[in-house]
Amino acid sequence: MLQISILKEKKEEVLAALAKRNFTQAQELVEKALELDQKRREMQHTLDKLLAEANSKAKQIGILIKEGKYAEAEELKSQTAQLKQQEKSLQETLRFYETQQHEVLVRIPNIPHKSVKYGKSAEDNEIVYQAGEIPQLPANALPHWELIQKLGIIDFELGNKITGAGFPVYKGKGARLQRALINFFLDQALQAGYTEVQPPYVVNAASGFGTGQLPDKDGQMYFIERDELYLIPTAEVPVTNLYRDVILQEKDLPIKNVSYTPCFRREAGTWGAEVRGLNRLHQFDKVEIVQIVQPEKSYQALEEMVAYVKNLLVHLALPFRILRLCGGDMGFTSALTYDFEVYSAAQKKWLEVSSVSNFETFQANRLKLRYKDAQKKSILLHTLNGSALALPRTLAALLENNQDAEGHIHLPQVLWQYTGFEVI
RNA sequence: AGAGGAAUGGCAGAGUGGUCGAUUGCGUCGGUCUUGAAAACCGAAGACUGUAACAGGUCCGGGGGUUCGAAUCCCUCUUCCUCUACCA
Repeated sequence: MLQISILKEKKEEVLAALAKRNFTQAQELVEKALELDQKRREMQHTLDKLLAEANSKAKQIGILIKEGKYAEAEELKSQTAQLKQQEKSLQETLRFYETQQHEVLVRIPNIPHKSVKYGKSAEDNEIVYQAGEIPQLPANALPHWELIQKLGIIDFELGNKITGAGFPVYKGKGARLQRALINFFLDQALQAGYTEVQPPYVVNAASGFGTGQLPDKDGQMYFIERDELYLIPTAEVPVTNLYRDVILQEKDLPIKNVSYTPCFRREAGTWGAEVRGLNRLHQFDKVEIVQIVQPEKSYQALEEMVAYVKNLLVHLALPFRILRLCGGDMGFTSALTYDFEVYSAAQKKWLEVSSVSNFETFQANRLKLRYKDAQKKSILLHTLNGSALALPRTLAALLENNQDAEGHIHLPQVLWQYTGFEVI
């Protein structure tokens, strides 16, 4: 959620930046928010004056009673009746404007960073980096969904039976490989100065709102009606919300957390023929890094996170590229996002395995996440996060790219100490 | 799940209807003293909102109510503690 003060101070700049998102309602919503803010403030002012009067009258009555001047006290009391009436109706009107304004504000997406280009869809994203060799596969190479079946390491049929589509079962070396990757990712993050966190896998609505999944992406999360809880779509939600309603000290910063969690996504409407095997699942594992930093340091932190993810992929010897998302493809809450894609050589496709974003104050404003600066002023912090990495697609690329003519998988050396085996 | 108790500023802990946004202690910050530190002494300091700056307004777990006036009384929800039951 944007701060109303930014809209007031830099309306034209905000509108120009929002245009890069191809967000057509920007003008209308911003105008509406400002108009409602004006009304809200007027109402607040009137109400405050009224309350001030009522407060001082009540105080006087107290004094009069103490002095034994009951008649005068009664006289004053009778005057307060209509004040109360007015207070009630002003209170209601004020609340009305507040909710209206809030409803408008939450519909305005974050302001794209200056480096973000205008674009309508994923096709307009810019490739800013590419590395790694695209492997020459044997002539009889198979896509991962056939490999896993042959090797018996991931079972979609079983998952189908016990749960449903998009919930595979990892077995034997498949399960061990996945666990090895998770441990590898966590160890790398620890070395890079991140603190590990194990959060709950279900969150309340306030948390969903704090990071921006609600109200925007309500239908994308699994919801447990009975307890009014949401299954997390990413560790970003519980981990960032650890710092909701928190005022940090400068010495606590930067916060660097890493968290491994399963992620649950309904993926309503995105299922199609294109999506096979591990490419898109309802439940998948992910290691996520989260940083909370001072505003002036957030883009430096973003670069650091990008460099960190890059390094993971280099270690895994996977060919990858980095995209800077265009305005139209960027998430609602993000100011700048880099996507990492690995090349999955048998299906000849680039698969997104990481998305690293700076949200600036967009989440912090909702979260009321601040720190005290040297002057003891409360300043909204910047939040960032990135996948490091999402497991299934990394797995898909590892399997496809490292297969030999006999259908065996030769794992990169960096994983051997974690898997306990080199070949599947 | 049942019975009882509790929720106050960074922490501890007073306050049971009227100048209480809140006594006090610890902790924190600044000063005096000291070569420096500790101790002692003096002083400062909640959050949000608002104003050009004052002023003003809101906040004692959340929400609602009684009253001219609520941290204090009533209702309700949540959380925590103790005992009982259950359980990994």
